[in-house]
Amino acid sequence: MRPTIKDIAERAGVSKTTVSFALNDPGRISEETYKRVMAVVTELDYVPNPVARTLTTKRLGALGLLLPQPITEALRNPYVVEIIRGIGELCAERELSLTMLPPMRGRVIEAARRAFVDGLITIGVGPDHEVVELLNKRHIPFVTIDGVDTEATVNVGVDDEAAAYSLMAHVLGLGHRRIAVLALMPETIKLPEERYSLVRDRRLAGFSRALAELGLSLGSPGICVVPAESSIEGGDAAVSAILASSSPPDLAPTAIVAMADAVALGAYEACRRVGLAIPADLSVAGFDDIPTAAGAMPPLTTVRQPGREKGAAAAALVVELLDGGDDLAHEALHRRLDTELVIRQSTAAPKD
Amino acid sequence: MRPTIKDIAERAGVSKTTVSFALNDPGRISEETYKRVMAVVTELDYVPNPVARTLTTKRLGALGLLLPQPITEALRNPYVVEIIRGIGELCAERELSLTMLPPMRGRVIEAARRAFVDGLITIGVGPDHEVVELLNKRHIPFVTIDGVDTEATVNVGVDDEAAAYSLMAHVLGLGHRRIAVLALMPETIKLPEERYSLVRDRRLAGFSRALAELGLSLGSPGICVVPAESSIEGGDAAVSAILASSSPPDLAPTAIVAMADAVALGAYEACRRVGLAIPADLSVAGFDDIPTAAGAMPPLTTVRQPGREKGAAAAALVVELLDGGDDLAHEALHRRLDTELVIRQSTAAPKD
DNA sequence: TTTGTATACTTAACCGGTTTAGTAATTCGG
DNA sequence: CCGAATTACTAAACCGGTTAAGTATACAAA
Repeated sequence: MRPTIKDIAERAGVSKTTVSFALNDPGRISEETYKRVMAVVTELDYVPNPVARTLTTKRLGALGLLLPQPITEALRNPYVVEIIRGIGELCAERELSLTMLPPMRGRVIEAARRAFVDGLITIGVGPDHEVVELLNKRHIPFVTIDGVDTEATVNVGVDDEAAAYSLMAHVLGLGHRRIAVLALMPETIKLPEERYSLVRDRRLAGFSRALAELGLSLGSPGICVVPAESSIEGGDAAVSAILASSSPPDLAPTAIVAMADAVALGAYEACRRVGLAIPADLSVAGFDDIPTAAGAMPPLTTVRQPGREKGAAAAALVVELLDGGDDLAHEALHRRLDTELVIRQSTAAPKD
Repeated sequence: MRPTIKDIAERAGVSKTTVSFALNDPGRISEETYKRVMAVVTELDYVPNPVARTLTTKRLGALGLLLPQPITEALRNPYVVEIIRGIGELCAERELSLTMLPPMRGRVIEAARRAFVDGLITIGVGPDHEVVELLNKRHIPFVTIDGVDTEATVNVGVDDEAAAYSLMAHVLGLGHRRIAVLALMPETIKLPEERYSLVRDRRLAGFSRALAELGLSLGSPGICVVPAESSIEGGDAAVSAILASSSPPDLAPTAIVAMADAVALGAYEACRRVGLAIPADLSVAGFDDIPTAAGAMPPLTTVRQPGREKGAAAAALVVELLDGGDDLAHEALHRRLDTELVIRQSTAAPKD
């Protein structure tokens, strides 16, 4: 059996307290005793049990990331990876580990319940969500990414509505009138009250506003909204379906506007397979500006949002909350980062 | 203050034990008592402290991934992301969370010491590594990925030597004789004994064997080995430096053989910047076959190794060890997955 | 009526550390 | 030489749960 502090104490002929001091605060005991204790520690290969320590110190040295999907699926979206990398920056700075918490028993809240973390970051959880309630009960500080800016929660996000507006305005400005919008999927739909996809709604609102300026709407003929999983595969599948079902073909969309670059790059795959040229035959626009967007062929038109910074900002806020920043001002607790429309070569005026 | 089980017990007029039963094994108490206890639980917003529970149950419900670099850097390599996704498959299946453990205080072992996990997966740690010793002391089952197949450790990997040989043989077969090898960097180099990069050595051995068949070696004129960070940026920087320092230019390499696809794609960037065409002016080969390798322009020649499967296999082994599989056969504990040379369009015969 | 056996609950020990409060011995100031 | 302060250490409480062992009551069987 693995040795405990008690074993060390007995063998060294001292109390548990003395062993604890030797390990954590050697200045409090004599040089001689210290050496004796440490000799036994080495002899028995003693390593303190971090869980037991936590019970009293109440610090785990870990941040958590609550995911709305299984890890495998979530990481399929490079944008999520960017967010994690941002959180990673703070982990390095503060010597923390990062725990990814996928839904358990199909529920996000179940993961939150079991989380061994000092603080949490959530993606896309609304302020009225049951998870918020639970975390407050557990007294675990948390920050939402892409949530909602209310008094109730600390949030980091962007102006999704405005960003979406600018993207759609660009596409409409090129002359497109038959457009397929590839929308984010509500990731976890086990229970109706788990309402993710605030982001989805806000971006749809932005698209609508741009369309409205031309007297159009998301329901107009030629305009359609199709859900797609946030991955290359998801985009590929959705666009393949759209192209296959467009009959007659001259009523097919002339532009694809995706809510994630990964989905847009999936559209590239679908086009390649059926021999459509981008942007000559079909314009494609994305959202996020993931690292591979600029290097794609053709380079992808998209809205840049700073994924790493989002993650880093959220983690920084969690750490601030942990450091006792209960009295932080509202504006210090709500960060809205900038977005930028990046026009590259995947969008052009329609042929006809 | 957050309520504890004691508070619930007092308020409900029962013992702590009864509360514990109500929460974990309701069948053991009467319907009536159960309701009374749960009413108080709801009233006081009680959520059990998972850390305290762990002290006796000894199950955290978490796997750990020991990273040789900070999270931010590690995730820059899509291949690492694939491995994580593989681990994620098992996490979903077994309802586990996944903790990423970057080095702490510059040392991997320090992260291993503090890890709150049931089992660990390490990347690239050798069997003689101090981390191995520590984990044995802590009685934490662990599996290495890309480590070494010895009795001492449970490992999942591929035949790196053979894979590297086939890749180099392909490049040499096309006629290339001036080749730059972009090698993995020893990730953590705080201490000399933290010897990562077993993979690097084995792949170099494979390259050497292929070269030796033509009477060449890694030290021959025209052949050079340059370290590059495992990321697009790292590959870009390394290749830019190589191209800039090749004077006269007609002694520049005609082929780049990278040990990671991310690095090879970085070479694409460098070539694009200086106007070199791939493969006309320069052949580029990678290693891993990350998801974007096939979609790159031109599609990347590489050696496929199954990243997701590696992660999934490692996680499956950890879980088996956790389930008490101490008596598993050696072959059951060492998995060697297949690789495959994938020839695409980024390699061709040299011009001259 | 006695014995045996569920049932429903409690007491107390335990997990493995940290920390508070306290004791004994030594040093120091006046 | 006495009281105060310091040093070195320990006993016991504590963190917040789980669980083995034990008790009291009700009910069934002998």
